Parts: sequence; C-alpha cells; structure tokens
Amino acid sequence: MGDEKLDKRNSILEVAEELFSELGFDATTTRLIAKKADVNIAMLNYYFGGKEGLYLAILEKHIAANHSRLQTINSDNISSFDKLNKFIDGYVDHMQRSCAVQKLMYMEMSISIRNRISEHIVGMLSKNLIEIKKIISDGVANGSFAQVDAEMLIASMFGTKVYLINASPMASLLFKGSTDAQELLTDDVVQRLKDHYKKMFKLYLSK
Amino acid sequence: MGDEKLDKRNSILEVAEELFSELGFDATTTRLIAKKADVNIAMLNYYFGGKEGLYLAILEKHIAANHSRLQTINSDNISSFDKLNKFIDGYVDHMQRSCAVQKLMYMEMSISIRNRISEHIVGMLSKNLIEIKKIISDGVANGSFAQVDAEMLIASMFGTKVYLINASPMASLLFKGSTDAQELLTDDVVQRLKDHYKKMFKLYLSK
DNA sequence: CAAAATTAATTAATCGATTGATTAACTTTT
DNA sequence: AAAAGTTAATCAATCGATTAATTAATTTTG
Repeated sequence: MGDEKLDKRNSILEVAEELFSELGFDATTTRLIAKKADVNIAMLNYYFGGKEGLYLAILEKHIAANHSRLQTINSDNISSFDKLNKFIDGYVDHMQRSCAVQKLMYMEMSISIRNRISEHIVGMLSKNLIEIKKIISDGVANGSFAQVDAEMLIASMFGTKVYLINASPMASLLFKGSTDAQELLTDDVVQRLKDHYKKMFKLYLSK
Repeated sequence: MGDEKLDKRNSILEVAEELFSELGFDATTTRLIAKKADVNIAMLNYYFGGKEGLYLAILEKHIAANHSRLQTINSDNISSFDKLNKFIDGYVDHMQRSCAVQKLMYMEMSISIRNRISEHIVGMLSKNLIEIKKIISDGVANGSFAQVDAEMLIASMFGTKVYLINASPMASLLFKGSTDAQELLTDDVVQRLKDHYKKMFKLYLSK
C-alpha cells in the first residue's frame, strides 16, 4: 500500500468538504467528519489544529489548485470578446469541477462572526472579480465594448452561478420541476450556462 | 401604554430576524436573542415553541405581509413587456424592504438537514418563480418575446439579487471597493438594479 | 361590585445532550 | 529510542429546552 498517513489526511479533507458544503460550517460536527472519514476525532485536531483549521485547509487546497488557472487569460493578445469567452469557458468548467467548495464558500462568507474565514474567502474570490472587471474596463477603454453598468453585469454573472449552486432547491425547481437533490450541474446545464453567459455579455457589451 | 405583551413577542421576532440574517440559524443562540430582546429565554419557547418555531414564525410573518403583493400583476391587460417592468419594480422594492428575511431564507434553504424549513422557504419563493415564468412563457406564446433560454434568464434575475444580498462582502467590494458592512442597497443601487433588470429582459426578449 | 378561581405571562434555576478540544497512554514508523 | 501517528476517555463550555415557582391579567362566582 502507499502512504496511508496521507490517505487519512486526505480522507478527512474530502469528507469535510462534502459535509461543510451540505450542512454548513456550524451544523457539521467534528464527530460526524471523523465518523464518515473512519478516523479518530483527535486526528482532525492533530492534522489541522481544529475545526476552523480544517475549514481553512480546504480553502487553501482550493487556492493552490487554481492558482495558475487565472493568470494566463489577460496576457493573450486577443480581442476583448475573445478574452471574455475564454474566461467564461474556464470559469464555468472550474465551477462544475469544484462546486462543493464554491457552495461552502458562499454559504459562510456573509456570516459576520467568521471574520478570519470571511477574509480568506473574499480574498480568493476577489481575484476572479478583479480579472473580469479588468477585461471589461479594458474593452470599454479600447472601444470594443459599449459603456454599461459593469458592476451590475458582473453581479449578474456571479449571481447566476451562486443561484445555481447555493440556491439549488430553487434552481432544481426551475430546471427540473422538482426539488430533489439530484445533480443539477449536468453537462447539458453547463453548456446552457456557457451559452447564456456569452449571449449576456454580447448583448450588453455590443456597440 | 399599549399592549406590552405583544411588544415582547414582536421584540423577539425583530431581534431574531436581525440575528438570523446576520449569523445564520445555527450560530444564532436562543440566549443571544433573549438577551438582545431583553427577554427571558423561556419566553422564546413560550411564544414560539422553540428556536425552529421562532424561525418559522418569521417566515410566516413574511408570507402574510406579502401574500397580496403578488396576485395583481398578471391579471392586468397590458403588454408582456409592461408586465415585466411592473414585476421588476415591485420585486426590487420588496427586496429592499425585506432584505434581512430574504438573506436568511437563502442562507438556510440549501442546508440538507433543515427539511421543514427548506420546504417552507422553497414554497414561498416558488411563487415569484412561477409568476415570472408565466409572464415570459405567455409573452413568447403571443409573439411579444423572442424565444430564449428562459430558465437561465430567470436564474440570472434571481441570482443577481442573491449575489447583492447574500454575497454582500463581494458585492460591497464590487460596488464600493471595500468590504465594510455598511448598507449596500442604497436608493442609488436599487435604481441601478431596476434599470439593469429592465435592460436585461429587453435585450434578451426583444425580437 | 368584590372576592375567588382560573388563565396567561414571566422569572430564575437547571436539565440532559452535544459541542470542539485535549489529555495521557499506546502503537507504529524512522 | 526518538518521532510521528493513533486511540479511548474525558474536559469544560455551551447548546436548546424545561422545570417549578411567582406575578399579572382575566374570568367566574357569590
């Protein structure tokens, strides 16, 4: 067998990510995590220093996994619309891949008492925000885009994602007519979302 | 003095609504509610049967307050676009008025263990969803609207709201450049949101 | 109308359960 | 044997809820 130490650590991370995104931070107990991960409760504190440390470790893992994903788009020498479309494809794919983490982030972000957690989350997500803001403002500056309420447009973009992921009972009702928890982000819905985003930006930003 | 009995009950409701929307259901303790409302903890159980009962009472109050608000629009004999604009104005005004309740609803909706609460919330919010879905499908049927991905369009509408209210640290960063908790939904932002919504539907639905 | 009886409102104290975390002992690895 | 990994048992704190007792308000009765 391979490294079984890391197996346990990773098992905790995986189980915790799933439970946090399902139940939220408070309702997820360390005992439940330990039980589902088939691990002693103390291991959780041994590896991560505590419940909040585990939560932050999940965020850090997610940061590390997507650190390089972002930088590459804005450097390319392509049109502003192409940048936008490229950003959308990458963003939606990434959203489908890591929707559990994204759900958990938006769940806890707004809770006032979680200052440290909230800072981490906002810091992570703001990178996406800054990047797309730059694409749009550059496009407006070089005359490719029409002048729009860029903030509202961006709010609609991120908001659509948040609605699909975090308000999934409503989104399921909208897309499938039922509220069962069955996977909503099918390949079909993902493709529709990409098309929707591209159409949205095209409609708003075309001169 | 007037009815001081109702004062206490209402005080609990008001304080609880504020705390639930700030801290979420789990992190809001009955002790904190009682302390802030200057009321004995037992009163909370006396009037509402418990923490969950109090939460549901807040929802019920909100349902009652907005029961009549909805029915009137679709009956009018006006164009589909006018219906849409009328809906938007009413919806955004309502959103500004009761943003605390809306925040708390979307916070707890997706938590799997809150079956009863989740049902209540989805039931409430689905009325808005059904109504706007009807406006759009009617408009498409009578030729006023172009054929679009109506589900995604609706997801963007509600999603924009959810982003502004529930992801307020991000929205504050977007609209004000800082994450302080100061009121985001100013009259200015509300007006921009209305304009944004109207433009969105116009762009998507114009033939 | 006033005394008595009943109900409603309110309080302080405390219940059992659960929480996150820690300890000390034990086992495995290096 | 030193270090890292792992376990069962347990800690203090806090949770939501309830209890028994007390006061206030209302209704019934004489």
